[in-house]
Amino acid sequence: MPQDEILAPFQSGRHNHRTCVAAALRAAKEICQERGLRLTPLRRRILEMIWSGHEPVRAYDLLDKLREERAGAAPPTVYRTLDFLCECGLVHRIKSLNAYVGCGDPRFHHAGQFLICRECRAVAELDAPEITDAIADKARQAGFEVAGQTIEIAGLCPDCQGGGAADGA
Amino acid sequence: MPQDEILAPFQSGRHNHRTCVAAALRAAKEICQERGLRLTPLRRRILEMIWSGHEPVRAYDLLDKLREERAGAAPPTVYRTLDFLCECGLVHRIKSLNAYVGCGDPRFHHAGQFLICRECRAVAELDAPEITDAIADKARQAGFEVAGQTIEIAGLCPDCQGGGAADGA
DNA sequence: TCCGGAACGTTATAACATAACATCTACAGG
DNA sequence: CCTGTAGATGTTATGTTATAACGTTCCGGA
Repeated sequence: MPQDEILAPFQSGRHNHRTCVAAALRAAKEICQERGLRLTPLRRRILEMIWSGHEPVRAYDLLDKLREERAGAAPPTVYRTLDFLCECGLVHRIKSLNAYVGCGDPRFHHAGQFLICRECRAVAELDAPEITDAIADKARQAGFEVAGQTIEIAGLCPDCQGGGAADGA
Repeated sequence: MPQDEILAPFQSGRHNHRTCVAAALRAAKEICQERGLRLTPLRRRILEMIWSGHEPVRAYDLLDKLREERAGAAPPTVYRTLDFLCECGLVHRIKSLNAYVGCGDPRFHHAGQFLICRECRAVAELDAPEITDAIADKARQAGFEVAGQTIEIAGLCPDCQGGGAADGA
């Protein structure tokens, strides 16, 4: 099936997650090398924390975790690092949640299109031309020049459908 | 013109704005009557403030204005009123800006799709089936059950294109 | 009249984010 | 090896957005 525009699908609960983290760190290292950016221990560590799951992580949660390792760490440390990672494309910000997720395909610049599960908070990332095009089309009709999209779809991921879907948060 | 899915187009600088405000208040009154909800003076006033322009208004700006009339007004007053207005569909929240705009067509439930000018901050509201469908389609491919959309497109409105477009808001 | 619920007031604090400036560190050029 | 410097990080303070929790008022129906 032609789903190459699903950059990061929903993961089954049993996938080998260490692989995800390792791949993300490897990609980060390569991208920074190519672009002459510095993947410092702090940046690496924050990226690793973000990739510790496939759900969005909030800045102050990262701060709490970071403080276990660096007592006295303050918000700017986290926000600066997040800014860096977002600018590199290694991480995306989910505005509707004030939270951050690892990018499924950091090598290509792409519009952020996200499916966000209300139940388990898992996130899948899309880059579907159909959506982008439909938007571009309507924008043109309104005489609007598009510069950036925020597309965040809330709902239920495959694992959380059907069943009573009990767990809250 | 086949643009009925543009619920609230960009307004020229010279449109008769009193008409917009009056129409919004009239619609609000009707909707509340129909549904047995109370359009209190506070709610009416906040709605009026939101409609004072076609750009998103932030909660604390509303609070400041409100305090000119009700000294000592506090955040919950504003947020409660905004919640009410959003639930009625009279107002939409623009998540990417943490701000609120009047709904162009409060009688119908619709997905929120917004074009937001980075320059003058004007907002146009869409409800384009093409976009909704494209999203539904891709979501289905990913096995995702859609419950709500956040679609916020940033860019330049017709009035702000072309020129040097200097102002950095 | 009195009860109940919705609206609003009030106090306090939680959650999210950045400004401004100090210090450290790696590293290129002398 | 030294040193200047730019980028990274530390530190302090504060700005911005939002809600919890509880008290008071007001209005309509029994």
